[in-house]
Amino acid sequence: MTTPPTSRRARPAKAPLSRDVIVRTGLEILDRDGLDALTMRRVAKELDTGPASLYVYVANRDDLMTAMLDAALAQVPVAAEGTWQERLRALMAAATEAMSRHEGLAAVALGAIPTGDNALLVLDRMLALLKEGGLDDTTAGWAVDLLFLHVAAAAAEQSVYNTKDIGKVDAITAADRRYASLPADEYPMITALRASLFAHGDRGTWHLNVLINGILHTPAR
Amino acid sequence: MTTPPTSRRARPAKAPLSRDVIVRTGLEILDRDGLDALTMRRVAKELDTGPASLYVYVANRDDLMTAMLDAALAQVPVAAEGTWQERLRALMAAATEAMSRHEGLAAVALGAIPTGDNALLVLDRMLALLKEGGLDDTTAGWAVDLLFLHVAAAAAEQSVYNTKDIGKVDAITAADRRYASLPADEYPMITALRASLFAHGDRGTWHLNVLINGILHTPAR
DNA sequence: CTAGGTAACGAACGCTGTTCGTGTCAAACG
DNA sequence: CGTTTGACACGAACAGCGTTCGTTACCTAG
Repeated sequence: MTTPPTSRRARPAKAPLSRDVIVRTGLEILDRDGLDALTMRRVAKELDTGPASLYVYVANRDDLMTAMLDAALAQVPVAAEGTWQERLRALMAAATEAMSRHEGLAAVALGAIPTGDNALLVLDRMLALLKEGGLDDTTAGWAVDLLFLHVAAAAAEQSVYNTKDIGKVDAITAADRRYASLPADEYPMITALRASLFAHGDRGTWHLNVLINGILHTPAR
Repeated sequence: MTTPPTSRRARPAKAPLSRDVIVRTGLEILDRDGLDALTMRRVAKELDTGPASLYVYVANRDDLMTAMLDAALAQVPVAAEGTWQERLRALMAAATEAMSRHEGLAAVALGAIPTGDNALLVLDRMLALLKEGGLDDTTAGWAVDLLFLHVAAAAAEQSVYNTKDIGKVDAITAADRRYASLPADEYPMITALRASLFAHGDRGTWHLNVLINGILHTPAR
């Protein structure tokens, strides 16, 4: 009936919708305004359309976030040089970084066996490095499970500090104060070791070393 | 103006609201009907009241879930006998079990340094066991970080299978089929080791052993 | 120039978390 | 015994959400 104010033909060359631009737009919104801002309506508005239009390319919000996760994992670079352990550490650190940079994406990875193209590429490289380290097939298979789980978990933890309004330092000092006010009779170890609990240092790298050393010292079966 | 159909005095002795009954009701709903059903309105209805009434005892939905997490962690028993390693494994398995039994609670734990009373009790017992194992303070402090992270992550992964309509076996066979259809040139290791990736066995216990062995073989600094 | 198939859309449904102002009751006080 | 008080509970409403439905506008093939 009523013609729209500007006919679609006259519009300034709107980029056509596609799964890719939707995913990219989602990542932009996530990075700029956080997880709460990542709504279907918001993505649609950014693309100058209505929410309904997105559902041609994306099954639902979860599907969108899964796709966004895999897009983020495409950024993980291939570690080039060093021993297999060094390259494995670099790979895991990079994967953690890539996932933690976008709030909420790591949580998606924790909820499902990875099946995205780029997630599987990371997994494949992990397996190659473990085999290079001389592990047998079963141990290597179980190890990637553990390593991927740790990467996702570390990223989930990191992303909270990366994105929340509150900084990491604030959160730590707040926790430190909480621990300091605990009754020593109910929480003797925390009270005694409080200084060590919050001792600074590169925990992330130490965690990776623990995992690698543990895997090497724990044959499956 | 209009008198309500039954005056409040005449009602059949409605149990008074309190933070505790709200948290307990929340856990019941979560266990019975899943995370999506855990809405403020649903909790209120279960308690025969309106949503607004809950906000006297609970700051918001996140606050409720945090309280629910700590309530769930109260169920973690104290391991009695065995070596320190056996007791540590039992403690971690129990904590994982407690968190994974209630969908979505593990995700809460991943998002914050634990400060709940019962979470701290678990943490305190972990520390005691690590010290019993002869670790120095710094290593023990960093180790609880890693162990708690793993517990939360393992619980988050578990809870998906525990609660989703889809069973764990279904998810695995689906992933297996996906892996089987991968191009061997792009994913050589996954293709070659697919059988080992899905080999059954007690991965959970192996993971715990890896962590413990790794911690023992990786002094901080 | 017309027909057809598909991508895009506007509007709506049934929810959600949270807030505000009002009502109601039991206990404390004069 | 009558009144005041203050805390708790509640109804209603707001703004927003994910998702679906039926219709429209468009490009392409005939």
